[in-house]
Amino acid sequence: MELNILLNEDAERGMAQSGLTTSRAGLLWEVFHHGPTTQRALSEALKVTSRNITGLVDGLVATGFVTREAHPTDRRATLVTLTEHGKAIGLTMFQQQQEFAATLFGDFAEGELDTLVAGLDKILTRLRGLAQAQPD
Amino acid sequence: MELNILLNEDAERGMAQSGLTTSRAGLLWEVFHHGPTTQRALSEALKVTSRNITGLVDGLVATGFVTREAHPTDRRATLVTLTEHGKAIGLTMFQQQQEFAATLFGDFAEGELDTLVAGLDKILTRLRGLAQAQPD
DNA sequence: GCACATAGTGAAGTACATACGCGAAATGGC
DNA sequence: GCCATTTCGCGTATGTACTTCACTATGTGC
Repeated sequence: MELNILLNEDAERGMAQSGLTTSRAGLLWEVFHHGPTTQRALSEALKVTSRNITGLVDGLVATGFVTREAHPTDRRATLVTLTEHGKAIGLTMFQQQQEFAATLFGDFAEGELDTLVAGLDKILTRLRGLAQAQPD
Repeated sequence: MELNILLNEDAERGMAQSGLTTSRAGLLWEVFHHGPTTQRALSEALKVTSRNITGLVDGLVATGFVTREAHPTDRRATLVTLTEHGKAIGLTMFQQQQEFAATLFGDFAEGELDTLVAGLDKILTRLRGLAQAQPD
């Protein structure tokens, strides 16, 4: 169960290197994968209030990772868009993740890895069930 | 990799029920396992600054989970000690954890579980190695 | 055109965590 | 015993993440 803690710590270490915090990195990650996104959509994706997204985006704008662009059809909304720097960081994060996974799972035998993944999958499924059973 | 996130969320749900936050629960958990502890020791165990421990303990004192007792030999130090309520909550947390584990791993075949644990252990070991290689 | 929902923000408040600095108490050398 | 140094907990100030409530500006249904 403590694997969890170490995984998180490692993730944070990675973020800190780029001058990002966990939350801001999460937001950047989301935009990296989905392209320009409204703050509303982000608040749902990250499961925090939209007000909070405003603050996170403020921070990322101030540090030059993203910009706020006008939405083409909805004048209320803004599209959070990656700057070149933001894109570069997103790519770096992606590569580091790949590398990281490779390090962790690298020398597993094929069948071994399969069993492991199957087991984790089983747990994941059950967890999702629990999460749904008591939605807060 | 997303298993991680769900695990954390579930943990927080559990905490929230008892009127605790993650950090405070972590502190309580530590005191529950190690008995009366100086704030200094807690700051090392939880890997946060001692100043922060002061704040967390303040909160737990205010809500009646712990008390500050005088250290028998060192008059500078205080011993963070569980109240009856604190002990009860600690025990509840422990039981819930057992229950939770049972739900997750309950119907695994014996050998299956062994392989899974072995695999996770392997990963854990490697993670610890990485963590040590770049100590922040 | 008006009621109503939606997108983002201002204000205020909580929790967590940090750094710096302080006073009180322990500790070690002499 | 006395002074220098270290250690323990806390005050102050700062920053980030997060929430709720209230508000403006804009889109939408009928």
